[in-house]
Amino acid sequence: MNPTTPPKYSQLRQEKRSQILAAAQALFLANGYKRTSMEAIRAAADVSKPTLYTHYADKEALFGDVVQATFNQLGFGRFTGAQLETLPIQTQSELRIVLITFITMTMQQISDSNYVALLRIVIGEMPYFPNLMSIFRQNGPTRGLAIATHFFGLAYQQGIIKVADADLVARLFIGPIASYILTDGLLQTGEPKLPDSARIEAHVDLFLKAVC
Amino acid sequence: MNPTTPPKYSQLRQEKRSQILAAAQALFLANGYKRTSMEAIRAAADVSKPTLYTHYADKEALFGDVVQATFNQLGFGRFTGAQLETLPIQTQSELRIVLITFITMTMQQISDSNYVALLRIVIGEMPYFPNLMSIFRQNGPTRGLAIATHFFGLAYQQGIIKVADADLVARLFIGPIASYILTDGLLQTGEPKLPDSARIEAHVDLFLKAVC
DNA sequence: GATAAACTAAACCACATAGTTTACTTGAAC
DNA sequence: GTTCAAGTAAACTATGTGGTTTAGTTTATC
Repeated sequence: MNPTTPPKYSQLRQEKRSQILAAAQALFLANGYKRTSMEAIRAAADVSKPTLYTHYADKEALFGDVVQATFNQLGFGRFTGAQLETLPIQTQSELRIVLITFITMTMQQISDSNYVALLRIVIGEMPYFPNLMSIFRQNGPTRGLAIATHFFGLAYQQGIIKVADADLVARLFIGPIASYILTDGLLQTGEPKLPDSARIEAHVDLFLKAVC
Repeated sequence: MNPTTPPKYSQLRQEKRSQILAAAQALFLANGYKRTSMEAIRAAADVSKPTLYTHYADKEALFGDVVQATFNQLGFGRFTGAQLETLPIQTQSELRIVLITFITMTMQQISDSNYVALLRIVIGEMPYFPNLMSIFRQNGPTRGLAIATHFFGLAYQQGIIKVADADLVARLFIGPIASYILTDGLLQTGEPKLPDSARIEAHVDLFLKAVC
């Protein structure tokens, strides 16, 4: 037999595992860590307790997996990074397009309720789960800022922008996005009211006026 | 007797109440809502349980009072509002000074660990305490944004800045501050590394270049 | 049909927690 | 010295929770 053939037994096992993960994700994101009981997850996953605990050693382990999985679903690192990292910008009008695209896609992410819920729970639980911090540094807004800084450093070297301090420029650019995350995402519970494309363009133009 | 003389009995009672509030504040801010037990608060306040419960009907009531009291201690609405609302700006150099002062003071607030702790806990618990939202709208960054919007609207009418869309301008100005709150306050657990005065001035100058 | 991997139901353990009740003490006011 | 507001200690109730154990069941593989 092909050695890469998966064992048949583990097929059911994988199913159960994903049931658990899906149930845990829904409950954790909706109710937070402390308000979610393992019993509730067990019931929602339609699984027995021993099964639950053969898959995850304890509640913390399951929570950690949920955070990581939600990150992957939301596709953080992928597009946020690739977008600004790989594109070779030559002209100012090219730059303008890329920045508009970047903000537009980021805003779509913010309008995903799972995104806000994840951000909320991570911020709230970070003091009690130190490893959340490292996960977030590699995926979240902090990473976005780092990438933007790198990007604007290059843009300066190529003479597209005229301000040398890349971190300063990056914060000016990222800042308004952060303000939307704060005021319209984290600091209210309803659906966020996000800027339309005209406002996004206006923001980019204002930004370009400052740095070019 | 003078009718405004406080009853002697209530003196002790007020002392106990402030002990409770102080203990609850320390514990809630350090450990969050769910991780703080009424028993721990009772012990830290050096008070008996019946006393605790004559002052506050339940845990939620005590928590609400702690949030409000912490807000008042941090002096949110006061300086944030007054600063930008009352100052009559005539020239661009006056504007520059005011903006620098505003950012500097806001950064000092952010460097207060109680500020970050309060923001963190409010963001985390907001879905489960709807009234937190209204408290925050009247005090937190949301209010700051509203005031800044109003301020820049006036500045435009007076011809000091040249961009009419006040919300856009306000977000460009507030944005970098929000980015510091997010990346250096909420999304890490250590002491925040905040910009020095030179960087603040650089930011304001960049901002002024965009809007003037 | 026997084996063994996987799951199930359900009871169980130990502990924590919000809030209450009971019985008792302190101390100012008159 | 009696009264009464205020507090205390400590036991108690009811419930929830993380995690384990026991004993039995399903199901693919041989």
